[in-house]
Amino acid sequence: MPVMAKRGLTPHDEDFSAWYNEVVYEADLVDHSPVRGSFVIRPYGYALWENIQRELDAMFKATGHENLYFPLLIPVEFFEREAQHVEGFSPELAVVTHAGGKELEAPLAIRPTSETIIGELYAKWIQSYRDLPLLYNQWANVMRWELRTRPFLRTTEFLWQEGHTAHATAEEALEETRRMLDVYATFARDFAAIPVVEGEKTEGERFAGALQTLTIEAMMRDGKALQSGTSHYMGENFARAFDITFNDLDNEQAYVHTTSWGFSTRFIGAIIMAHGDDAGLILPPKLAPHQVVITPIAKRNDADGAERVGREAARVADALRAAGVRVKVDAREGMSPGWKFNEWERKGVPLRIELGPKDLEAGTAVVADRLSGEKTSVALDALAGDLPDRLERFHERLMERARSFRDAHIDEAHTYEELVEKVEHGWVYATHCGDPESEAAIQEATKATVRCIPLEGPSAEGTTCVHTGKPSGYPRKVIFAKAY
RNA sequence: CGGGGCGUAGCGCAGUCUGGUAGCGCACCUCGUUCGGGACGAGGGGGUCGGAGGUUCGAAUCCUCCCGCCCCGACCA
Repeated sequence: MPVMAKRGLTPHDEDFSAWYNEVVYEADLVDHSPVRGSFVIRPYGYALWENIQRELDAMFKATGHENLYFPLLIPVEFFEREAQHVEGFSPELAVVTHAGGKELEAPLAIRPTSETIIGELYAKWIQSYRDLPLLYNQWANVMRWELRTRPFLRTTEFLWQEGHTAHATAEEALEETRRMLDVYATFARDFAAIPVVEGEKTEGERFAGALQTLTIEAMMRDGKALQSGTSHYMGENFARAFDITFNDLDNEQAYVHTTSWGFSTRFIGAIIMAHGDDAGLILPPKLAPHQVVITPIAKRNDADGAERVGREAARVADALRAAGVRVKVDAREGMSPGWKFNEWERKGVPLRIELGPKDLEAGTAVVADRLSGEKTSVALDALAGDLPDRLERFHERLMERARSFRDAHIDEAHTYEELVEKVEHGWVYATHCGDPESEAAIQEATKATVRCIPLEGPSAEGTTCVHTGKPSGYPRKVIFAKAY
């Protein structure tokens, strides 16, 4: 094998996971940390997360939620109070047993999620129906000791937000659960250009301690599914475990109904795998750290020319900023324009402006589109007016591309054989009886699981389970798919 | 924890079989020429060869033990 310089990425249809890893590192999103399974999120990746945070946070505030912060350490004993919860999380708890140079009397878990400690405090804060609903959210890091990790998709420590609400009635809590799922779905579509499917998890896939788990599932470009956000209705489970009670209108003691909902840095993985191509990332404009990068082009030995180009680039950048565009001027010296073009393509910048002597002469700039690869000449004076529209259309095109890809990779199976065959290529609607053992058997045989019972989709009425032949366990056909 | 592979410069690797001055590409630094799709020349810096022990005149290379990482299987936002 000849030694070759590192150019280009592994094609995504040749080896998708190699492609994913290369994109993540080549775009400077993450780096390895010295501790296995945890990753450093580098500035470009973190800027993406900050944009996600900002938009989601605004949506939470708009739906009446307030932010607060709970501590990282939780007494291990708290997890034991809710039977399902402890069973679900014990295997992945990291526990602090020593501190201050000696063994702790009671070990402390590093939070994998905060239902328990929040429940403990909610019990104290909630006395009356007047205290309800309690609508809180926190942005935090959590830790789950995973065996196999991948950047963003599964890391031992990750960043997320977890909303925790308490309500007087089941109806209200269920409404909240659904409302926040819709917030996630809307965010995914309107900001990330990812056409997610909303649905409910089957019993086996439900959050530990929840009565209902709702999910948004996104399709990756290898046809697999990625659970991209979840919203849970806990019923009275945590209220009973932590004694969260209130006096209702009739002065009767009642347990609150709680919900929780979470959205994590995993979603960055969804963006990468839903939109990226063989040249690297393609970022949705509304979340991209730089929506537009201007590359000035000039001969170095022509100081005057360089200065003119530089001045014009700065002027254009100012005009774009005034028009609300996130723009960066790449004025680095010692790199050829071609090098910069490739770099910003790899990093998924939606639109690139090339500005050189020829353009100045013509009073134009070249606008290059990351999605289509097309270059268009645009009058300098028209840029500030034109680019916001272009970014908007970029978003629409990205969404449309993702939607048609998804639709082309969803099929329906009427027999088990069909399911086995079709689930190799994408998502498959099929009738399922709901029996967890059957679900496990199908997973064993195909690696595919029930991703969700979609809130909208083909009715299962009058059909029978493709696996057991029993009547459908759900009103609609479920979606089977391999998942991350 | 089972099966497979790998640890040599920041990254990617050769050298190990057959012991004899530690190399190559990229990246980095300096200078010059370049600049509209990954520029070129010249010069330069950078290494406890994963660790410990052993064999030997001499170990990246042979032997023993240890450590770490990656891939494949059982858990997961």
